[in-house]
Amino acid sequence: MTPTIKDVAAYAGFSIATVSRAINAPHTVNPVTLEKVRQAINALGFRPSPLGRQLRGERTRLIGVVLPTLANPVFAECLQGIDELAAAEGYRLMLMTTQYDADRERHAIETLRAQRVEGLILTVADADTHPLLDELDQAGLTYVLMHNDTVRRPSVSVDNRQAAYDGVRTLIAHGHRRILMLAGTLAASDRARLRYAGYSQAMQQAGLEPAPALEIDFNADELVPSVLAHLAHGASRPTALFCSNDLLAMVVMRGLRRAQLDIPRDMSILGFDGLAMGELLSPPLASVSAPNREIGCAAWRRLVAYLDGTYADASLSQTLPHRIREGATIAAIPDASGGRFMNTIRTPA
Amino acid sequence: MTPTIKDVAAYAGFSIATVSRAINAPHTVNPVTLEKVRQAINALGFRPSPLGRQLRGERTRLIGVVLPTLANPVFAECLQGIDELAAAEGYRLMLMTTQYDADRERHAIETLRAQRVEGLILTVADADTHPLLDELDQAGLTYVLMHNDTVRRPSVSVDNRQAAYDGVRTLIAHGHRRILMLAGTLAASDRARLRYAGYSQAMQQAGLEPAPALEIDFNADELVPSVLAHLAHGASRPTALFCSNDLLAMVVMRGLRRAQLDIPRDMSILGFDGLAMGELLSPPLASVSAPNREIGCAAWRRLVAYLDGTYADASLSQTLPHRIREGATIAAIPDASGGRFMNTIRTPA
DNA sequence: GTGAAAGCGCTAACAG
DNA sequence: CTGTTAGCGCTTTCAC
Repeated sequence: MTPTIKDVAAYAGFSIATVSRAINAPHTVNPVTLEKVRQAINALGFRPSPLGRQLRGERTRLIGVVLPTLANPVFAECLQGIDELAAAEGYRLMLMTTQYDADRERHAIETLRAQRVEGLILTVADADTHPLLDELDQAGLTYVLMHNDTVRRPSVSVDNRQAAYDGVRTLIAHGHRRILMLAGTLAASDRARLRYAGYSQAMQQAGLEPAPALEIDFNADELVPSVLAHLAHGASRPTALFCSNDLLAMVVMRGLRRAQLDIPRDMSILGFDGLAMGELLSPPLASVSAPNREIGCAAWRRLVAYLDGTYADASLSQTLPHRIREGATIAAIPDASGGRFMNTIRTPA
Repeated sequence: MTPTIKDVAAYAGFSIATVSRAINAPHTVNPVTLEKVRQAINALGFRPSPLGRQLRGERTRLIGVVLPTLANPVFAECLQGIDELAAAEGYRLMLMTTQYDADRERHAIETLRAQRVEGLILTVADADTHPLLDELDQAGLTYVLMHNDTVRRPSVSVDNRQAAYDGVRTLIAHGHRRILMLAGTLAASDRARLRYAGYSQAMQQAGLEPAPALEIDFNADELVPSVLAHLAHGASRPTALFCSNDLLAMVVMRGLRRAQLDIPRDMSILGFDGLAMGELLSPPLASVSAPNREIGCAAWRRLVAYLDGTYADASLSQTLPHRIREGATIAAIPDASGGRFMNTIRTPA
């Protein structure tokens, strides 16, 4: 069906070796022969099969990408960055998603290894305690983590703790005192835990009491009543919510609105991720912004550098700068001690 | 480095043929032998290389996916659906994006063919006039189009013309008369053209004058002043905008808001795609909703049915139901002829 | 129940 | 400059 090098050789009247050379080292073959071979290739629509090459121990130029989900644009943005560079450099990508499930992570990695990928770019639920990654280390398979924020393994991410700290400082600078952090499942994500640590640190440093993170099921269509009650009622209800990611922030915003709360008048919201989409909201979502696409690109560059043996830097974890994207979801709270707004605390650059 | 079947054979003390059988037809080998081979496999961490199998003419179980971009969640949602089924059925996915660029479409398809994918799922800019697809037909490579709405090739999509028609009818039913359609580049997308046709039809049928579609550069951060002027000023300014996709609708909403227009009071908005994200907006975006994830799933099922030869239905194009997702971005316009609202026109189910 | 050997598409010595 | 040949990892007759 698909023509092979043999077909081309027969058609052109040369040996398969000559055809191979015509493809891989054109200058070593007689121009006339070359031309005939080329015509044969065109006539038959021949494309050399990577399988043959790969089997010969050539490089597969195949990279595996393992992501939790594409439903969260964070990962779609990363993948976009990776794909762009991969295509330009002649690599192919094999994609698998895991839905944050450890079994599927294992399965994905095994499948990809079996396929003989040269390297792996992945985001796992929890990088530090992941036996699979140790296996990769042992097996000598090159990989780079994305978003997983760990110093123990090759990784590219923002400094989640510091970024969360900066974000919460911004809320405090706007006069907020009762700030609550919302998260998916803390236990399931190393990032969420670091973000909580940053939140706690910022609170304590301002002489405030960090509250336990409120865990939200964020696939649910509605905020559960108990959560809503927690957010909306009582004299000690929070004035600001720090959400561990933008998608969660959007769901929460909708829930609050359905409960007739105005954002930011009744509640300020700060997200995390910096999704482009957030800026299209009304009011535009304030967010601790990570350069998602760039994280994907950086992970790619590092992986390739590893593969080519040109990676100079010895440090495992690479931290990309975050920024605080201000947005109208944060209101300033009048200072209790006077009429002024508390804008005096400066946030770090 | 990676152990091969030879290593296993040597370790277990049998021939490679026996190892192969132990893996592929366990019942044909002596239980004791089987056990020894299994231990060898575990001890060495052996995973059979798909390359060897594939080279033998076995199936590659590789499917190529070609998408314009992942920046638009429409495609991320489709891919999510595909990936889910593919993983469950033991196929691997090779992903390439094209940014709606014909050269990149060509390159993607060639790369994937060279890799010996068994089939292709793709969304191209324009399905009817695409020479590459004819080549696929000729070459006998199985493929299914997603979102491309054509009767000439295997495809899964909504009925774009009808869906747009239904959407615009809804606007009309709310009393709108001056309705403008906004699109990216009409010339670049078969879908956009069909949606325009649906718009025109609905307008004409209501005795209204369809306006030429207004083409918007939707990567631009701002709406250009001339567009804004067109939308915002004059007695004959539109009261409603039908946007050819949700992302465009969101950008337009932001632009209008920056120009101090209120949605939906000053302008009603109807999108197309039914992105989940749109419901999180404020006001929630009304949209002609396509079952994106399901489109991906349906395309997958069809591709597999083709490959297995179990595809019964002779029809090429498969149409999935759309629905009109009502949302607060559409305001009712008082009927000019009286004080009542024009809600009497019923939209089809 | 097991092994030897051929061959899938290709590249890389090695001859001629 | 070109052809012959071996071998990459695997499955699959065909013998034993």
